[in-house]
Amino acid sequence: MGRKKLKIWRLESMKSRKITYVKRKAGLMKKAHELSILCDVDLVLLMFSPTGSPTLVTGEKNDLSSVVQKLSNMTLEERLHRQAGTLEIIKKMYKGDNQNIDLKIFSVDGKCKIQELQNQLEQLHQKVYETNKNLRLGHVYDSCSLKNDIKEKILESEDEDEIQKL
Amino acid sequence: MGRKKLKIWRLESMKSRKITYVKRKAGLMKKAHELSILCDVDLVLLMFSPTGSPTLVTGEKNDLSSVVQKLSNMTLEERLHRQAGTLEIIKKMYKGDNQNIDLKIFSVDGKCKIQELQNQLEQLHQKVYETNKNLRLGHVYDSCSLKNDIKEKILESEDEDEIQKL
DNA sequence: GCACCTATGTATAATCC
DNA sequence: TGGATTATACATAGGTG
Repeated sequence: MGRKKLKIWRLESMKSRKITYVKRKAGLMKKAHELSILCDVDLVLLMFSPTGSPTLVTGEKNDLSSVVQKLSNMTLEERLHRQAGTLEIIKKMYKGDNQNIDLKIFSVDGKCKIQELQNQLEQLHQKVYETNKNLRLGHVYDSCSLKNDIKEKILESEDEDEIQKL
Repeated sequence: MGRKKLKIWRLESMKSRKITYVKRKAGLMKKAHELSILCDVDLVLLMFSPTGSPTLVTGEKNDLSSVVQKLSNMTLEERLHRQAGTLEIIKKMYKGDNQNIDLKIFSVDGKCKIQELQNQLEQLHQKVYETNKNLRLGHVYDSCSLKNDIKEKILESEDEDEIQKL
């Protein structure tokens, strides 16, 4: 998107990196947030600006602690331990995109082993569902404006060279 | 994007959530990955599918030795594994503790009523604003979750030096 | 640096297969 | 069911003040 297509590779100047970071970070935050709501899932996005300022975005269901805790409970290490990717795999993932992608990708996308977690999530989903239902019944619920409100605050609370407290 | 504009709110059917999740997750992962490369920054994206399957994406700085990267990752892993209070742990792990880091979790309780939610956001925003000037972190990660159909191929490339342990 | 603008490149909701 | 296609909505690179 944009006047020109960018090669996905470290931008040379720090200035460019900063500018791009601010723009893309906003978009990424927005999308992460949308995904968590649309699909009703837990999500955590943590990133550091070129100058080191951290930014954290979490879904509305659970905070970072909870999500991390969940991951821990899944014996993450065991499953991640053996997974790794190469350039080839990345290219496949990006489909026909021959850009200069030279990062390794490695994933953790498996099914939850722990039954306990499954149940826990199931309960959470149910809980949220019921709550949302009530919210809707009590109307006053305007998904759009609500969303914009949230987004606005998110975008508003960052940028510059400031650090974000999450 | 798409034929129609979607309201950003929990999709009613599980089927829709699953489909949307798969699509958007891919896009989110790609963008998170690109951001980490373009701006040469560290980032972590963790999400759970509607059924509970976890996906982790982290960026990795090419210039750093794989050893350092692994150490970082391992450190992160260890840290995340044992604590779930706040970002206190994570922040320490990232770049010295001599930094005046004070991360807080930014989350919205989906169970709140709209007004409460907005108030909560207001307060959070205020806190963010007030604390926004003391953080200074940096690091890089990289990884992506891949489709299951490619997963096996990943496992086969285990012998490469870019394997990362989390 | 920051906010805004707009030409373009992307992501993705529906749909089709 | 899951992948591929298409029409659109969105995100954003480069430029301006």
